[in-house]
Amino acid sequence: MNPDFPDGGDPQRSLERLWGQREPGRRGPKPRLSTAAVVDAAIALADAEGVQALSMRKVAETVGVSPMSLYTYVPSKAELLDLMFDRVLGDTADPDDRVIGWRDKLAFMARERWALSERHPWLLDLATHRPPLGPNMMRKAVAMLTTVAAMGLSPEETGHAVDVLQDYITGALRSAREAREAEQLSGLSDEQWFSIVWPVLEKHLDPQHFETVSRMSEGRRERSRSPDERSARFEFGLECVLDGLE
Amino acid sequence: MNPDFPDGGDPQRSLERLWGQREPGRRGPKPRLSTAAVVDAAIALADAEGVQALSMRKVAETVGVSPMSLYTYVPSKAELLDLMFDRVLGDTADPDDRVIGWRDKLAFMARERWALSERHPWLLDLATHRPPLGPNMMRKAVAMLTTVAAMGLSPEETGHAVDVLQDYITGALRSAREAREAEQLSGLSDEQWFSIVWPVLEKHLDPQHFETVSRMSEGRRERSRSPDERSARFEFGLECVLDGLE
DNA sequence: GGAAACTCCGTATGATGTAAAGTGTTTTGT
DNA sequence: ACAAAACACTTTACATCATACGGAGTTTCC
Repeated sequence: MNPDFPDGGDPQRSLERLWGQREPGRRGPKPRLSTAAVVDAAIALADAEGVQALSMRKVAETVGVSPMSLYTYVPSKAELLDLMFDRVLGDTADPDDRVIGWRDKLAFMARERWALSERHPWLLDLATHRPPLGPNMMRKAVAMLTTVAAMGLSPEETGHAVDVLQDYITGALRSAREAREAEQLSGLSDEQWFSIVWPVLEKHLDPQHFETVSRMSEGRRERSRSPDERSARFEFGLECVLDGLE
Repeated sequence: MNPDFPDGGDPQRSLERLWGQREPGRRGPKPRLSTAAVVDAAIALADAEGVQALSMRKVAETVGVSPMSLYTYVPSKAELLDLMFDRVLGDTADPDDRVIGWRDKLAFMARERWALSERHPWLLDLATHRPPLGPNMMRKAVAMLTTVAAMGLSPEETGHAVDVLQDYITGALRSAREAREAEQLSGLSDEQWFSIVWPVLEKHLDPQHFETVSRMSEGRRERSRSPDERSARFEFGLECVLDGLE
């Protein structure tokens, strides 16, 4: 699966699971675990190793049961991901009453989303076009929509505006994550990487573009030096998009 | 692998492979294939089934050799992806001389990127932070950079501007792809999906938000009805970001 | 006529999600 | 008190993945 699509059977049942509390189920042995415990363990694992390293076997091991036992708490991996998604969305704040004006509200939400992505980078790997409509997801969606609606645009424009903002945000989050991960996985800073790559590039490059490219590369190295730099970039882009909406 | 990181050994060798032509290698049996043939087959497969379904085994099968024989032409799957990447980037046009002004040029490049993504959706699954610096990639990067540089911003702002634009573009491309794929994989239009989901949602929703949500959902259904609608959305967002840059 | 360089392949390893079928435990209905 | 139903949990099994390793067959160079 690339981004993980739900495709896990009946959408109605999935929704019930997202909102509903487990009806007890009287007979049989007491469950050793709860769905929540499984979800929490899965979140911890995904935080640590990413969603591509998240396997049912590993989750099972950390909670101390056999792999197949998980399926008593969760019908499939896809639905487990849905539950993780909505669970984690609950960890973001909504703009409090001291934030007024659509612009500040949107900026607030965007920053919350940024922070969330630093805590749970794997969120970006989950599909959001038809998201799991759990309680937390709905709260966020409603908040965003009412804020943008207050800008006084036509219904069509309102929808577009939400999309632009969200598309920029996810794009920026993803590139920031990529930058972080490239450093961690390779053990090389961008500077080091470039100093390896440059001599080889030099040989093949149209001399006319030498200066442009070397300027570009310097800029890039400078920009991604620190996490603070990265979030400053995000702020710049955010203001830019908000300007555009205005 | 989530997005596929290169991590495939020596970055220098990889670069040589991207630029260099195969030095013939005199002895031994004539190769039955060429690297280009392998790359082309892989691209065709990725176009058809996505990058997550692209396996060395399948590539081998379509070109008619055993899986391990591929490693004669390509040192690893990661490097195969690099080659696919640069190959496919060559299929986009640069703005011709009739396009003048940074704004139109950037819009042109953005639209080319959009079209490219429709032909090869899997491009979005490849990491671009430290991209495979092949000839085509370099051409695109130089074009983008010189255009933005002509806007007369400070070096720092220039870099930021490139990033905002690119982050928006990738975000938008990705959400458009997700919308397309959700329809294809589920066999349900957004409208149908929503009509399944809504009754369940209704039960759990704070009545205060009923109207907001149903308005939102109508908007969303309307917007994603057709491919044309999707590209119109993209245009709107693009103009918006360009406005912001201005 | 070697020997070196090269292409190509069979096998093996340790992952993955989850279907199928079985074992044991608790509650319900009588 | 006791059988049956419902449930928790486990073992085994399957197909699929990238690629390490070692070998077999082929062509060219000295």
